[in-house]
Amino acid sequence: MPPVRGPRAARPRRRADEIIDAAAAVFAERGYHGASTQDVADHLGMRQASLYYYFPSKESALEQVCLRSVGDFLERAQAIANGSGGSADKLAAIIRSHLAPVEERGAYVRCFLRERRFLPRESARRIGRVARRYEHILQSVIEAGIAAGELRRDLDPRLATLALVGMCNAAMEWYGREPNAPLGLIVEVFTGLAISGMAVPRHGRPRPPSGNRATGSGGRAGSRQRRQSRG
Amino acid sequence: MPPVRGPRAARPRRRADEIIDAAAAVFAERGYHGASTQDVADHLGMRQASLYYYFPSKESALEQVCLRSVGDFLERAQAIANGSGGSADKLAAIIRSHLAPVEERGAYVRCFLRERRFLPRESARRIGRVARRYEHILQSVIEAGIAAGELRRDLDPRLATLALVGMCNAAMEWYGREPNAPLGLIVEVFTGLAISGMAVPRHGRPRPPSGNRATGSGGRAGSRQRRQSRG
DNA sequence: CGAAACGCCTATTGGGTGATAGAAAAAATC
DNA sequence: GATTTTTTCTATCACCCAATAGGCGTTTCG
Repeated sequence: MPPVRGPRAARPRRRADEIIDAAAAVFAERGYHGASTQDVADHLGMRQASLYYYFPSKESALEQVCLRSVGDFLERAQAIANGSGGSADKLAAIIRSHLAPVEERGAYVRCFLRERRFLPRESARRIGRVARRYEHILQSVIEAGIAAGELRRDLDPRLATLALVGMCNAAMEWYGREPNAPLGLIVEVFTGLAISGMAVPRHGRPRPPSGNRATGSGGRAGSRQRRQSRG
Repeated sequence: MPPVRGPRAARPRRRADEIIDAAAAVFAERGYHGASTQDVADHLGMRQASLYYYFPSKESALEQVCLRSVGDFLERAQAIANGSGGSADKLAAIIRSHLAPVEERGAYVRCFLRERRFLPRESARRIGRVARRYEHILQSVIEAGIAAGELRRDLDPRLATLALVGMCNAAMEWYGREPNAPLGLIVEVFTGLAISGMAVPRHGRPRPPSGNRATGSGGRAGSRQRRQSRG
């Protein structure tokens, strides 16, 4: 039994992270119930029983994965919501921020989306609260946009929020499998869809969100690009 | 080994359907790997081993569930695509048609969405082809709309398709858990979002799809309704 | 009636699974 | 270099699960 640690708790971070990374990867690929602790161990090149030095149960491993997957989603969304700018710009920034982790943290996010429901009651509720708070931030942005006259008055804020989140989360599933769909383009298309929809505007041209360089990750050389889908 | 059946193959349908219904319900609730054949048997009030009179393996049960879940998705979408009317109306009809099964066939659809990836290679590929054909129908409608000048020229048809499908599929997950979200309202909001987006149009007012009474299920008394979300 | 097929049962098995106990190796600390 | 702490190992267990074998009552139908 490890004795009390120093005040700042400089506990071993490195290896424990690798363990959880492996769990996230394996759970994301085979599903929580479809993956065995043996699979996780194989992925790390170690023995199955050794895993239990890092977590007390398979469930707690999933819990840690889900906890890390929410990461700084909330903070980033809140920062965007608090910032200045129009509703359209904020929505665009949130979409970009929402999709950003798909590259580096894809396994974590997929675990969160698909496996979180297998968590025990307690932690499921805790995780659920975070998710609901995130949705509420997004919903507030939409409601503010309606109040400011920038978004349609007949829009249902709650359902619009769920639609937007659902659209983005769906992208987490097919991102990587879908050819000719770099992250920047997805963000661009989703933003255009959420703001302007598919239809040709009645007058004038559809306005793109004015300034969109929040994360600055995507290339975005040209304003937009046409692609000739499958070869 | 049962000998050749009569010409019309009047094989026992009723009970076999109940078995697959139960499998769909249990798989949808606990996940394919999280559900045991014992769970399915319990749900039916019969013994675990008796299930194997109806299917040769758990996997094949999942396969049957997924096969039935695609149901007449394709046909209905194709009929809408072939029909006359503007792109907006077709998209609205497809959204309604896509969401329709969530009430009666919810378990099947959720199984298809979440568990299909656990199918063996062969059947996964077959199911995947159906899904891809469905998406292609939707994509064709969008492409035709662009060609006709009804949808934005800078729209990426493939990504728009995935976005729309993803948005609708996400609704399958939270439908029923979400209060104040009857199917009719969801369809209305999603349609408005897909066609016009969230933003206030620059001139004129956002046009709703002209004639929208395909299934006639939803109330839709007033043209639109404002709701004071949570009580 | 009597044979065949149907629908479900009991009993069982072989293998995989999460988890524990305790020793041994490896690293850190003094 | 000895002691302590960290990390991984071997060995094992109790349990659950998918699937098989074969029997028994019931229905179908010539």
